[in-house]
Amino acid sequence: MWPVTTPKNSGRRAHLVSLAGDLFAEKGFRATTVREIADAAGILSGSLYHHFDSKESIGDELLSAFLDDVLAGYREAATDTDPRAAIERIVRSSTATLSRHRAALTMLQNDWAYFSAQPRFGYLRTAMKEIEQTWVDQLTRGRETGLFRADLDPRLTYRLLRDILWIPTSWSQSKGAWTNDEIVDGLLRLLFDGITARP
Amino acid sequence: MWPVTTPKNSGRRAHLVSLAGDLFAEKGFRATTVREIADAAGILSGSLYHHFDSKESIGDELLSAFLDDVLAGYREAATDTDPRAAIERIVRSSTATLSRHRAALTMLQNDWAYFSAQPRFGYLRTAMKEIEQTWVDQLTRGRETGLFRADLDPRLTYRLLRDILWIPTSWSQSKGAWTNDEIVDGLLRLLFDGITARP
DNA sequence: GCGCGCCTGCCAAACGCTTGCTCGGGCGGA
DNA sequence: TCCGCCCGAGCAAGCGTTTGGCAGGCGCGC
Repeated sequence: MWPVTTPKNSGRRAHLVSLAGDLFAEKGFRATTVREIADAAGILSGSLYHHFDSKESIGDELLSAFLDDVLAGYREAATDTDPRAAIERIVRSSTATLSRHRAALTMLQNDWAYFSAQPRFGYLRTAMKEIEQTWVDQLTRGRETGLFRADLDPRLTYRLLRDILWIPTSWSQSKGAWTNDEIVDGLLRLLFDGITARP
Repeated sequence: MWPVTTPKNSGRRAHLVSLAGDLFAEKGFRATTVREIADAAGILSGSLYHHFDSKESIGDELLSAFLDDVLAGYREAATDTDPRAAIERIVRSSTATLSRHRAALTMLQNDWAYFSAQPRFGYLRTAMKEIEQTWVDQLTRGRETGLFRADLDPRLTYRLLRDILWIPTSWSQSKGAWTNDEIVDGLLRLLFDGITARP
């Protein structure tokens, strides 16, 4: 099937994907039109189809690159034998990865239903399952070794934490009020210790 | 100007708003078409304009009702003199309100940029400011009275917490794995104490 | 109690516009 | 001469919205 148009290793193509990603990150995938992407590149909308066979191909490229990156970080973090250290590595890895893939995150947040319903994007569900399993494993291990609270619900905690991690990326550049490090430190502190003062 | 079409106190109109809200909650505001709303009501798309002068009017009705509800809960919660109790009341009030207005939340999450850019929806920014102020006030009070950690950043913590609260509503009915009470209890526990076990 | 006007609720058929996408052709560098 | 890259023009489909009209019920004057 490939290359229908331009080979994937074209520099021009990668540049266009990057431009489209900026727009997707701001407005979401469906809300961004191919004409806007073309305008950003200084060409006409029809000319985009010399490089991609559809708008979804651009989204596919961004999403698959993102998930590959996320999973690589998770797999490495999961090698740590200490659950607390593993979770901290997962958090820091996630934050770093997300800041590199703001477009993909916005797409997943806004148009998850749209993508996950299509067979083409079936890898989204697969990847999500692995992400969940990684979290649940570490949380369960930490609970069983007495490191975490005994009444901790690993799956519920994962669901909360995963979505929490995705949040700061949305406002990472709107106001430069906090640096990435400040955010992740504040988050880790909240996660491990809560907001209550300890004597 | 009003009533251009049907009076606001019409029962039929309220029913249509409710139907549209269900669709908005699932697909977002912009992704839902007036034809889909009409189909759900068993009428033609044009007939909707006998009740509303635009699609945005339906959104307006849902959003303003939501924010009125949220602010009422926050104002009542803020009367508590104990910061920890006030925050717990804010959290519980938010959870209850959000479960009653899933459509509005989805609309704000997916199409915030779209709405907040329009003068018609200027009250969104106003309400958000009051919400932020309520959170920051309570967090600051708690920190100054030694109840919360001295190194707590009220604004950063607010930004995290506000978005965290909005999360569970998104998956409140996808899987009935947890009840609303379980979620809010888990959230409060996480918020106050973190995940670490205490001797 | 009957006709009349009015109101609510909806239909049928479009309108102007935007969407993602197609296709033949041209241009410049290798 | 080829090939990567783009133009110019346009298509079908879908979008929110408008318009004119019709059916039925309710109240009011006579």
